[in-house]
Amino acid sequence: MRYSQAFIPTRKDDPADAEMPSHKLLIRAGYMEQVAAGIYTLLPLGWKSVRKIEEIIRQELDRAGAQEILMPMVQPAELWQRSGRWGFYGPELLRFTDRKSQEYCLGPTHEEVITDLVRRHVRSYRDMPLNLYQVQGKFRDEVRPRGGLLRGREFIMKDAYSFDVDQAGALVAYEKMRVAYTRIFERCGLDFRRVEADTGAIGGTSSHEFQVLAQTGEDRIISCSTCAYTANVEMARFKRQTADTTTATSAACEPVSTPGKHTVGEVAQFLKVAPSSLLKTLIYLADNAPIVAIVPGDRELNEVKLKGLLKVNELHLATDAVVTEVTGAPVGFAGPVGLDFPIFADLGVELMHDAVTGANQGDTHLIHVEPGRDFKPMAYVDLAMASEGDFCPSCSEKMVEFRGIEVGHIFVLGTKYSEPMGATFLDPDGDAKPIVMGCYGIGVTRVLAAAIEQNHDADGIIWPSSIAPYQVIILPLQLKDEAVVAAGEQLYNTLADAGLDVLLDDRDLRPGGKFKDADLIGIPYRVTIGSRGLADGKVELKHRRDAQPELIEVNAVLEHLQARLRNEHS
RNA sequence: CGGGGCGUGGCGCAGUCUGGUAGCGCGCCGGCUUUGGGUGCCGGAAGUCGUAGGUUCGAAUCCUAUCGCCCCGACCA
Repeated sequence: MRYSQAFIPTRKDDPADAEMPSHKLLIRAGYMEQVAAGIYTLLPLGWKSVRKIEEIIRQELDRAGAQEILMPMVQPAELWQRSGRWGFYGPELLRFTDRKSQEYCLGPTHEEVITDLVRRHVRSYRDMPLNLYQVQGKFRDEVRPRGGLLRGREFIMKDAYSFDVDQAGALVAYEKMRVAYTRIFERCGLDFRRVEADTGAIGGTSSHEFQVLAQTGEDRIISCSTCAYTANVEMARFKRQTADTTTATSAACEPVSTPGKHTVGEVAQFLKVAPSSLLKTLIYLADNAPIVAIVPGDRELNEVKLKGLLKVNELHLATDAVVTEVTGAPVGFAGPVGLDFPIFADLGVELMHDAVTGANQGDTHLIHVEPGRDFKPMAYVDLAMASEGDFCPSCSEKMVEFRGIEVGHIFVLGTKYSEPMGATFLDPDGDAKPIVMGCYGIGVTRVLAAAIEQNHDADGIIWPSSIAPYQVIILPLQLKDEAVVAAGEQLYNTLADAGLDVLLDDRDLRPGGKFKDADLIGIPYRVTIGSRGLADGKVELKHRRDAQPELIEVNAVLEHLQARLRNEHS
């Protein structure tokens, strides 16, 4: 491509309504343009990169035995009513009616359509395993779109669905996708981790996320510094340490006055005890029924864990009024002793002795509290939020924390959709059984943004070569120098003929402008042709990350480039 | 949905408090100049001040309503 003919509207200033680096750079560098909140047009550079990502995905999924299809974006309400999600999915599902007043929605995901397809054609155990995928636009009416492509309303997603005769088969399919995903993100040149994840509303038995590491990521990831254990903080387990006070007290629990001391910090300081010897008592409404959750005073409660444990649809912290009603005391003085509601205590609570907690009475706490003696939880369960420095649940070494951007998520779904939608098959004994499904997503446009979050500097984007819109940009600096122009043209043809994606900056611009644009749009390799060097038959080759260019023979550029590109992949 | 902020030539902003008929930088067009990191100078085109209504002799500016966008939170594959 000749730059003079390319549509690459770069800007000098950051756009006013972008905050995240990828959002700013995608717009500044002319990759995309906003159309509405969370809705963007991909310009030639952006679309070219997206297609490269898609192509890597297609190659790896095909290699893993999956087959590509294309489902519609518009889906009839009927399918969603049959799966039960029409009533459940909420306002994120954009619904509308056609001229005949039939109800439809824009597909945020395609379990319904594909299950309906498969139930009609997959009738025998002989038809499986089967894995179908598509790369397609999705629409989710996000509560709050943000960060450009990181959380858009309309976005491109690859979604794959596997169909197997039993759980064991589904796990084989899952494993194949795990391998394929690893290859995909490696080929995209990304630094990522596969993490244990919450299955959330989708449900299922296994779930892993693929997280691109970036400081700007929304997700927190806890990872063992020694072994392979890595999990989203929503799920992360950790090994409890024995509490400081390891010996039980024989003293009966006893109320003490703690006027105006509401928080763990205030009470601990006032009574001169460590926060870790307090019982943090929280009142939640689980599907509108009050329950009591307890974690050690130095811990945060992990609501995702609690919600998963209770298997409820709605879970939220009780309002002050409800707390007062349940405990008979103002907020800040709740404790489990004497409370007649279901109590769930964190595993760490079981190790605590001689603890301090609220007395369910204003301005009063209890000391000498013994879990198990003074109150009996329904269960000791994993409720606490893990954090950096905690010990690994599998090898006991210290764990560290990262931030990540979720670019892929793989699930074993089980029969959640096949059962209600009647997707069954006949096994060898002639018995009808529900198909066991898995689903596997990759946020394609999110990968684009995540790659930038991970790879940029003050001057612009720094693409991994495999997903860059162009692998190399040629800058002939002096257009008045015929030798420079001719060398540029010749090199352009040579590189293009060798199958490289080349951009030739043939614009009549001063060198500064060309350098700035080249850095901004982030093409990984740059060949600079200047009058002075060319007099000696030399041009400059520089990777976007290199501090200094390498001076090489004009005729050797292709060879050098190919060598460097090859090295990236090893 | 709660809280906060912003809508003024293509882009980034000032002007709004204290009403008097719109300005700066970048970009764009023409000319000269310059030519290895966004050159300098001269000239020029371009704005229903988000929209609607109201107050006023007069509204970008004050009042009311409304739409849009961004950020924080809640929520979320």
